[in-house]
Amino acid sequence: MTDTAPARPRRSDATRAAILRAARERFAADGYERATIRAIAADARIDPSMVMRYYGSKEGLFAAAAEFDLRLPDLTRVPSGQLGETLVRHFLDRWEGDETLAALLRAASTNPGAADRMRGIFADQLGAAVATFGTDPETTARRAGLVAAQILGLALTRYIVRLPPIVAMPPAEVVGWVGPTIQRYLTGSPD
Amino acid sequence: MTDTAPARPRRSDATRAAILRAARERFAADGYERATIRAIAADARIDPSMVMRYYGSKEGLFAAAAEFDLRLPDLTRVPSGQLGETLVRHFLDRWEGDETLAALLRAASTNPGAADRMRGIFADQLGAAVATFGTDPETTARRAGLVAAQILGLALTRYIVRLPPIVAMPPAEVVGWVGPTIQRYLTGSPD
DNA sequence: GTCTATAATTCGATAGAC
DNA sequence: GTCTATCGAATTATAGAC
Repeated sequence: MTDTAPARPRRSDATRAAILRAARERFAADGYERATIRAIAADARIDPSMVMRYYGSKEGLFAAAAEFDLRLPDLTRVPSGQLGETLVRHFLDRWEGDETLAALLRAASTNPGAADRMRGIFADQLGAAVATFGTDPETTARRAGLVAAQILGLALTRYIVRLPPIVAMPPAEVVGWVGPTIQRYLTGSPD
Repeated sequence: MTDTAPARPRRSDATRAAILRAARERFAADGYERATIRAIAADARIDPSMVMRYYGSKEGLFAAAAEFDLRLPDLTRVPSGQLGETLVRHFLDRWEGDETLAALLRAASTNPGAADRMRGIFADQLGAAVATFGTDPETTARRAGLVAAQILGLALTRYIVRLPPIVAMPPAEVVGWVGPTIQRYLTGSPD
């Protein structure tokens, strides 16, 4: 009887993982168009044709490399006055600990598939988290969108465009300035 | 005696202007890498080699097409309580009335020269405007950086990534939500 | 000033040997 | 599973005729 549910890791798994790691680095550093399959394969120390074999196309490789979970905390367990502070700190950690988000943001400006993925992450994952304490769906979506706008702008200026005063700010100060903004988008009202 | 300061517009001026207009459109829609000289030339109804002749290279063309003046109002003449509201409204108008900013933002994610230009615009022009009522230079730069982060995040989600709840918001509501944020970044203090 | 022709690369993707 | 060899297409940029 042959294995129908093979627990044995295939030999190719290590290669696949190396490809994904190299792909995230290149996409994060160069964006979608300038990150070439050849360069990614060279980083992973394998042949370019292996990338095609495993992921079918450059689009397929990006789709696999750009999977991402924001790992948002359960907001119902956060004191309601500390929602903004908590979220900003979490996003800073998440952004600096995993280059996938940078790859996604760099690629999203020019690649429609990447923009789709970005919309999905911030609409679905962030939207769901905000909905846990929200009222009507329309307001919830708007609050999540405003939070996304501020967080993505912070990420763009800190990690992509690298605006000097934003890059220079220590994390605690970022939290001090941006935290209240997020807090108001989540629990406040306009004007 | 020959003209030393020729007031006569050269014949090629119309061609140059057409190229720049087409270049801004293409760079705004496709980003730096995907916008090709051939496509830009086709839009402008001229030969691709003319682009090279007039602007030397693709980089040179982008540099010429991405010149931009934020046209910020004199902030000393704005009532101090309406600074945020005024700036958000101004940025929305500026963004929707000229596609150069969208071209710049799309390109800045992958092209170092475009990122440089973006840093220049938001550090120099916005920084100078904020400095008109600021105190010490370090604080002024930080305030300008925070404003840039929120404004660029709004632009990214509204015009590039097109996050549905942000796209759906009427301008007045954007001003209502984001205006107070800008106001606090300009005149408030962290937490 | 405008265009034709083409050089010189580079890329994604495929075919097939081993 | 891995690699060699290569195709076909697209790009920026140049040389030079008219």
